[in-house]
Amino acid sequence: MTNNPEFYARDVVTVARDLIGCTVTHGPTSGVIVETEAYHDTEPACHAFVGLTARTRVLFGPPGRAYVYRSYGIHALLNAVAEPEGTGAAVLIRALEPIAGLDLMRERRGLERAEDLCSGPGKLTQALAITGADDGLSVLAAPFRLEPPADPVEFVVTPRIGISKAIELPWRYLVSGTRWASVNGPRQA
DNA sequence: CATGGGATTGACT
DNA sequence: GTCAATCCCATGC
Repeated sequence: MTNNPEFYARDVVTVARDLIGCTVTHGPTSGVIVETEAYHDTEPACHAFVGLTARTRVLFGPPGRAYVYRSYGIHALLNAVAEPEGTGAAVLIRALEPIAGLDLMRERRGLERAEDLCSGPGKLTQALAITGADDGLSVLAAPFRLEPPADPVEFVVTPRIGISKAIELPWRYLVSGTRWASVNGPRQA
């Protein structure tokens, strides 16, 4: 399951699908994953497309680690590294339904509405206090924890959003009808 | 060594 | 709907 490296060693698109509905925890805050995207070194939207560099070494490393990078110089984005070591692939966690530490999230975000706390990849890292310091850490051990859903979760598939290359690939997953997903880009279903 | 471009967000017109 | 903020890193001279 999600606490076994083998879970992450599989095909990255499958991992992205199976992470839907899982609970991710970082310190005292946690939420249910409602939106993910897969990235793989064989397609140009993936950072690992350029090959092994200082920036991408975590992506090519062992599965089950966190790949955290800074976007637009402002926001940290959280990924779970997938596929065997040597393949550069990861699942971007794009949105959560917050379930624990809501008041701490509100304090960190400077907002009150629960729907605004984790409804975007840059928002959830701020709410869970995930930074570049978490880059390369295992998601199987503290301060991280990942747990599978109690019951199967219905989801839909769409193209990825916010990118300019390989925009045709249907590698974005989200919980059907969720109100917790990021609101940018194409409609949910 | 200089430069350009983001897997985004929030404030403003 | 439009746009600035802000910085790391990959690329090219």
